[in-house]
Amino acid sequence: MKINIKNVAEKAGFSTATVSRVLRNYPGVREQTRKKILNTISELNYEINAVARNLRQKKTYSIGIIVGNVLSQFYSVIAKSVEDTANKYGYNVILCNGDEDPEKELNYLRVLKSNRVDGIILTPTGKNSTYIKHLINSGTRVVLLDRLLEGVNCDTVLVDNAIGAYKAVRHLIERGYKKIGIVNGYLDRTTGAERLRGYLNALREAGITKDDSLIKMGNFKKENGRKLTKELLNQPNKPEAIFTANIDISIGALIAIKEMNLKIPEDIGIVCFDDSDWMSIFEPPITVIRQPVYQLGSQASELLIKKIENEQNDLSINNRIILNTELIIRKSTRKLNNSIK
Amino acid sequence: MKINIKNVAEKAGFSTATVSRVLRNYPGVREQTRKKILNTISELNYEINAVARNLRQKKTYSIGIIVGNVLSQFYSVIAKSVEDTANKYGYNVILCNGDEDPEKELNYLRVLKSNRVDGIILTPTGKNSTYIKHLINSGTRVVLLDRLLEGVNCDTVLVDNAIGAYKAVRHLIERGYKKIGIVNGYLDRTTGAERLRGYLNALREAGITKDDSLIKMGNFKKENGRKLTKELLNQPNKPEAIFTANIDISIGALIAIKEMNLKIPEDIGIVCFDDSDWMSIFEPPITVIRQPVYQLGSQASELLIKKIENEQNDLSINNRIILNTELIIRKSTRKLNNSIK
DNA sequence: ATAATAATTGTAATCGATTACATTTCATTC
DNA sequence: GAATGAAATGTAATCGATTACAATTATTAT
Repeated sequence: MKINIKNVAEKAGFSTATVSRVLRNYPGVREQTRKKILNTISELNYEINAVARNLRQKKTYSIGIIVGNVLSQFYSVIAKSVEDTANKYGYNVILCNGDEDPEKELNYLRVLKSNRVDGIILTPTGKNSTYIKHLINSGTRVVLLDRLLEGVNCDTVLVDNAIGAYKAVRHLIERGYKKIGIVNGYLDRTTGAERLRGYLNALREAGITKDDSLIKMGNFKKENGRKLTKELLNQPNKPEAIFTANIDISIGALIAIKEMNLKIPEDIGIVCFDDSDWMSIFEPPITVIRQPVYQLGSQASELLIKKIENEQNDLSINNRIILNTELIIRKSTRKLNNSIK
Repeated sequence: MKINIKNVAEKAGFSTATVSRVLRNYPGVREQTRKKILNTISELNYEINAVARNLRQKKTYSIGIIVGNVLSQFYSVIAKSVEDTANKYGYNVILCNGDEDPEKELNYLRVLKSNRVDGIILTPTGKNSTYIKHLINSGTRVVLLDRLLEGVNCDTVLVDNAIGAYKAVRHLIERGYKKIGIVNGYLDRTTGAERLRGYLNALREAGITKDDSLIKMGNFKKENGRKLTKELLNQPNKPEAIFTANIDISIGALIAIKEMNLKIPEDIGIVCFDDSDWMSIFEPPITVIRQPVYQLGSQASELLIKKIENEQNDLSINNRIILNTELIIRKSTRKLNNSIK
């Protein structure tokens, strides 16, 4: 049989109010009473019903996070860091897999709202701004992660995507590469748009004219990275090096290169956005742009929880945190002798 | 202002009971009434409060999953498959990171219980049997994943760990290896114990006497895999090949081998438990035991949800599902000429 | 010992839904 | 048009906690 606070109160000989005060560690309960009630609680094996508490308190001590793709190493690090941080502050995390699908995202936003989570961390697909605004207006705290959302007023934690991409491509150019391809995600994610911008900036700066046939876009997943890389490297006008825009696309690209029996860096140079252990033990070790993934998640959580707990904060003030990326040079590019410059 | 069912009822001119019937899609509401109420709902932007519903119905439509280590690719696939499956049946997932720490595990079990999840999927550390039994007795459905728990009566979904490990080591033996090391997790996880058993079985069958200095154990994480592999390969009596017992240990081992400047398979042969894209594009491609990870998660979820929804089921009948592993031969071992037999 | 004050404890409303049971409305039959 | 039964709707208790406010008990001052 399920034990509730009333059972405890009766057995201990006090009212539910007093039991509740003991549970919540309120002052103003005689030590002797407290002990007696605590005893009864453990005798009866009583476990508080958080659902009832949540209803009454209008607070759930839980936050939701909707990630783009749980399968991605990127997001599993995010999940870990959000979990760690939330945990530190006594919050639970409800992890949802948006799967890069706006409909799934909307559905989860609704579910989370309905479950009255105290706040939501979201890597937006870019399509549900209206609902997200509604969420924010109706009091749910939201922090955007990894991607910006135009026209939505809320805290955001990002990486310097354009600069990161610029650094990657700049590195290739410095090594003498001129025909540089990019395998990118869609531009409706700001990560896609910004990384393309960085790529173009680097080309422009070097006086290299943009060649649309070297720019490939699809979703941010592995299979797509593989497909687009093959297209790119099979076309007559093929690049000497490629820049791949996220970890999953990068894995796909490396698979494609392997399947095509091409050698890195002899046949094709590559720089990937996002690091991983595997990147460093790969043969050859892959030059990457490293993002501070763990910090992305922890900063977002900290921001969110701060906003949740600080009731009187001014919702119109929105933080935008931009974290720096770093170029890690390894051995996936080579020096070309036509390094004219 | 937050809209509740009473607001809707008043505005629409009906009682909360009727509104609730519409919400729950009950029969016995006039079509005209239903429409009117649905209209009011969307006019007011009403969103049901799941917390209140959960309290009254004593059902949350959510399941908890406690994994060993979210950072591990293994568990991120598990998370994905549990999420997919739960989603299919209309359940939400609360993901918790047990971090291979019994205390964290116990804490999360308590939190999940307190939040009245309908069921829990757990990869047990092996230390909280008492509480888990209590959970089961008090009506929470539990399914164990990946690891067995002695003395606890509940559904379990596993992989044929001993056979898998046997196949791995057997493969090494067939190629002529005789000094075979193992980098394993702790034996209190049954995965650790079973994989060791498989290793020993293969040795015994081949008439190779066990050498304790070739058996290394620690936790199931990457850093440990790296450390133990170094120990193993630095000792005077070092193995010609190693078997690594899970994906994270394997990554650690590969890092160690790289750092020690050893060549696979010339200097050291290796077979890893658990596959990954990276394993196949690694140089050389790594021979692995592949587990059906996605199915592990989906089968566990199916079992759990079936148990949740089928109230009158006999709790004393417990399913144990054992999935098969598969040896994928790639190029991380070689034929030794001293293949005496 | 009594009044005044402080410290404990209790009563009952509340959070927002669901649902057993009661009541009203409608349709059908004679 | 009344009686009957079916269909639709409403009333109020309930889930299990929290908490404002009231009531009681203990302590201190006079």
